[in-house]
Amino acid sequence: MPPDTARTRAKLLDAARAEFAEHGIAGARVDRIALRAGVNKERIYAYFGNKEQLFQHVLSESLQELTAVVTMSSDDPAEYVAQIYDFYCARPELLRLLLWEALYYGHEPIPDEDRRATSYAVKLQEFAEQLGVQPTPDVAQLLFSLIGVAAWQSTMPQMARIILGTETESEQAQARRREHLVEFTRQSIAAVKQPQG
Amino acid sequence: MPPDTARTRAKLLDAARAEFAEHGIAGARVDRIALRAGVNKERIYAYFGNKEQLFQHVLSESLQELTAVVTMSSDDPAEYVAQIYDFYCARPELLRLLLWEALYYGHEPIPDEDRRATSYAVKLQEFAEQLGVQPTPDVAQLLFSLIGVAAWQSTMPQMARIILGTETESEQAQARRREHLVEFTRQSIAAVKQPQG
DNA sequence: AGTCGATCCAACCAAGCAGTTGGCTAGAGG
DNA sequence: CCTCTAGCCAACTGCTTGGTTGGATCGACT
Repeated sequence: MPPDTARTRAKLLDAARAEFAEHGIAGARVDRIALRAGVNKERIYAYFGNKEQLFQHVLSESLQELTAVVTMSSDDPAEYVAQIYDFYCARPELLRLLLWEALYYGHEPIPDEDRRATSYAVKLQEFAEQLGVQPTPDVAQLLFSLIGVAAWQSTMPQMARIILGTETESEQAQARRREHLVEFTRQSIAAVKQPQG
Repeated sequence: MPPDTARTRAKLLDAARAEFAEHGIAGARVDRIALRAGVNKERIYAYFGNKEQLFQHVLSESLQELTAVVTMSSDDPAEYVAQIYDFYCARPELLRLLLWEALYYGHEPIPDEDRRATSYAVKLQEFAEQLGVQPTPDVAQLLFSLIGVAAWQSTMPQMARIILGTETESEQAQARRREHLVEFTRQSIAAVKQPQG
């Protein structure tokens, strides 16, 4: 295989990620992706088929990265939630991709749903283990809610700015919010851990 | 003013709301909006200027509705959060509009930011009163997080379906999730109510 | 009935868009 | 050195789209 083909693909994927994160599926412009990548537009169709399939490639690549980085390494669930928060603060594009996709597909099944299901199942399993309980629907609800809290600030930056104050991006502000999340998580976990305590 | 002008406007706004909620700003088609409304396309430009301004009209109308419906009527904060949840389950388009806007404007200031700021400030004030505390930044953080939890299921329907099980839309499933939210909220509020308790 | 002003709309326009094509280039195999 | 294949790209295509326009319609007032 001639030299640059892998490199060209990678450049396209990077450019596409930036473009899709910024403008979404409908708003993304194929020409702009090619331009950003410094590659001819036609390569996109040769490698990926069409715009939507390119989006899927970008997304699945990004999801792999996400699941790899955010792990249940520590055995503190609150720390896990804070990790998710950190990750989305550092790489908001990945969350944006997920949100564009969510809005685009709505309630219709998303491509590749199976693989994601197993990935989430694993996370749930780990989460339950950390808590020392079974992975019941209640625990799933809890995990889902906590992911929501962790991601909410990056999901709604304008609302965050308005409610939490103008400077949400300073390191100090993020540290404070992180603290809040840890405390919040500890608090909300208590009920599940000692049911009817 | 001749008879139908107000009615025509209203029909356009309704159609635009549906179209924008479904497809976002970039994905919405002006022709489709006119078609849905049964009105000529040119009226949109006469009444609202252009596509983006039309979106703003739709959004501000929807926000008014939202703030009117979701009130702090009861003096139970958990009930308030559950109300938000109910509202977004019943009218997911409104959340979708907010999300499209959030993605579209990103970190740039949104049009009409001032009015929204005061609206949120009022909600925060009410929330703090319900808790019987001052509206400190901590309370703002809590309110913001709780809004996130309440909205998360409608924000990420695919993730919800995968983690919470296939049927998230049945009345039973929604009632269960509502229960979870109430419990979750009570739990997480405790810390703020009795600080360092 | 006649004029006037505003509302409405079919047809139009130019730009922007996703996707294609036909030919050029360079490296591998003979 | 020649051929063949796969990667590459400038230029093109035809459709879609946001936005416009010129004239038809209609109610109000005289």
